[in-house]
Amino acid sequence: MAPQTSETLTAERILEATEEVLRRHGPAKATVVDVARALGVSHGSVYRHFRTKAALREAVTKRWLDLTSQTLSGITADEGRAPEARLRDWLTALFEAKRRKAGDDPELFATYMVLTADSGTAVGEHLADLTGQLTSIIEAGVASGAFATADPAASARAVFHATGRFHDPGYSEVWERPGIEDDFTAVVDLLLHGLRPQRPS
Amino acid sequence: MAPQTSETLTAERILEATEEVLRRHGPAKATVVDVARALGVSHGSVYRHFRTKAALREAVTKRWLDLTSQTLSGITADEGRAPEARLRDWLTALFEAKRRKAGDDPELFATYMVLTADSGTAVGEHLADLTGQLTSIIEAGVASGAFATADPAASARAVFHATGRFHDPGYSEVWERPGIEDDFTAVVDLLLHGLRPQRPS
DNA sequence: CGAATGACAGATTTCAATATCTGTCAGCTG
DNA sequence: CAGCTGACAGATATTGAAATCTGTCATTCG
Repeated sequence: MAPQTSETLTAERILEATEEVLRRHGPAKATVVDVARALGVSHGSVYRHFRTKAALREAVTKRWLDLTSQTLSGITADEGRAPEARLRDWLTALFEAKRRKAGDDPELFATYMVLTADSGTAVGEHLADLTGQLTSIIEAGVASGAFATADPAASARAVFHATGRFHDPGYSEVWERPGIEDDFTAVVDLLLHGLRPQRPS
Repeated sequence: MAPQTSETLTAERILEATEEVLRRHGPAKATVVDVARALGVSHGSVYRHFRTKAALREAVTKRWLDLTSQTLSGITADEGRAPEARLRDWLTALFEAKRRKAGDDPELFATYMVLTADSGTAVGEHLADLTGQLTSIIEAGVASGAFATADPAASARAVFHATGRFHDPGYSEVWERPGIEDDFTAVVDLLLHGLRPQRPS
């Protein structure tokens, strides 16, 4: 039952084992002892790499959140494409990524909802990263004349807040409802229209 | 301890007592027996007016939700004013009403969050009522040329969804954060801009 | 000597026995 | 006799004792 490998015990291996234990047991019943058992070591060894259980949970959470950030950063960085198209694709990709995570493995998604709820700084940093990406797309749009705003960062926050229903985990149960695609499109259309200059000169 | 009055037992009196019991005990510990005790009757009498505890809870919830709807309907019905101003005021009033409820009595607000979470149709009807009011304001705007949209009801839903962060109870803890007013204004500005005709002819 | 162990104290969780609650209904009461 | 009561069965919640977990650290191991 204890898949003892002879590799050295690294933070990375502990995170992998933690993820697996969380997947199997859920957030309420996953213990540090379980993680240590999965690795074939004593739980004291785990505490050598992570000062507390909370720190271990936060590290796993950060890892999970970074997956999404990295996917989106591809769109953000693609500076050849028109900012309007990039903004729409970015928001769509965010929605789709979240929806897929929630739909494909609801229990794991619920697990991460619990983890993010009491994660210290990881979620805040994740949100800052995402709004930063949005800001960069909007700035490109302002530079090209596609968008008009006095404060790209504020507009980025507004766009992010306004699309919360389509990426905030708290709404995950509505993501399966019929018509959600239309709702998403309606909001994005309205926001893109709102970002356009008043009268294209 | 039992404030026995000689008035007849009506649904309305039961609802008042229920509200009071909920305020004192919270949603988890408020029982039908408590409500009956507060009224000085047996719990069997309460079941004469409400078939189940769930029905009683839903009736109290509906009562509470209707307060907000009625406040806003005043703005909706004020057809003398410009649709743009009405729309902004309506959204502001919704935000302020929710924020005041949450801020003034956090425990009662938390109680109603629990009640609404497992309310059958009451919440759905409330949301339909609110989006209906929004639709009516937007239709007035389309008629006056202030707004342009092919489908006012769809735009109303989009506006409602996009402002969820400022009225959805799930976000109540962010309503006290500094800067929330600016966030609200930024989103509303963007939406109002988005509703305006592309080129005023 | 650095990494890992396992016993330990205090905090948290589990579990089963006990108490309370929900919803019904036959009978009481004014 | 319309409205209310209170006993009841099954479901749910509370409680406190026992088990487990978290985080530490003196000791062991390679």
